[in-house]
Amino acid sequence: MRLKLDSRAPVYVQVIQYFKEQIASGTLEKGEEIPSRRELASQLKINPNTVQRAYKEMEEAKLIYTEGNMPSKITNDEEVIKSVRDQLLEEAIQNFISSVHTLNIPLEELIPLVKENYEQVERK
Amino acid sequence: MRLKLDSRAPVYVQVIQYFKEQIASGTLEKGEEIPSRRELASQLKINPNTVQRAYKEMEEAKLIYTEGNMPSKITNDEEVIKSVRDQLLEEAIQNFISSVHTLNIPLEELIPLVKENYEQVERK
DNA sequence: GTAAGTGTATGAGTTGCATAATACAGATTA
DNA sequence: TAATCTGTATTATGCAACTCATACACTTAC
Repeated sequence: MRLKLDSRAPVYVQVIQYFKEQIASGTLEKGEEIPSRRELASQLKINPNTVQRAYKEMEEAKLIYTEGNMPSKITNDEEVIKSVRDQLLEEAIQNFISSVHTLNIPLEELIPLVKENYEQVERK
Repeated sequence: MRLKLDSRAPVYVQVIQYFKEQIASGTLEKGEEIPSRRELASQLKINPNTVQRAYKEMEEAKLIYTEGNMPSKITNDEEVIKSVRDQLLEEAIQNFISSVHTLNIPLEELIPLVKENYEQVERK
């Protein structure tokens, strides 16, 4: 559970984002059990209700499900998982294109920069 | 002055971001006069103090300067302008690469997506 | 059956942001 | 010269989002 809490965004949003990424990348597999509210809160040194808020939203979005008094689990619905991945990818590209377009960076300059930076991340 | 205030970020931060983009893209040229605090506040229907906060930070960052009792102007320092552009570009790329890397999207898939979306934005 | 673990619900506190109301100095304009 | 623009500064207030404290119901394990 590697989650840095540093952004300006609300903690519960960061928690949701983290799980979305883990689900989309397959790091968290379908049906897999996730930490209980109190457990995760303890790990992150935040309030259990903050985790609860994140989990509640994820449950409403069908990302996780809860049976009885057991820790929640990742959804088994492959459609949901796929759509999370698609959504995150779409979002990343939209943000990126919109930013560089505002800056008037031509495509010819962009591609090499993307390749360069991607490979740089790969290496480490 | 096209500025949509819809993000979750504080208004004064959005104002700063907007001016950075305008400066970096060259839409606002060096030495160019910008709206007075009260004028911009009126246009955006926000409080003059909120604009003042944004302008003050921009002035401290040397993005704008103020002489006497005249509306502030965009910096004439090309170095500053270049570094704003570099900073925004760097930021965009870092965010993007970091996002897609988390999702395990291979570079071969990425490039076509970038091209496709870039050209799509171009066309409209 | 008691303790410790689940999820859940409610209401109170904190805090950052935006607003508001003024005030003052200096320059320009009518 | 008086009105009206500039920028700047201070203090108070409102407010909404976020976080926290606490309590309750249920299940499982010892």
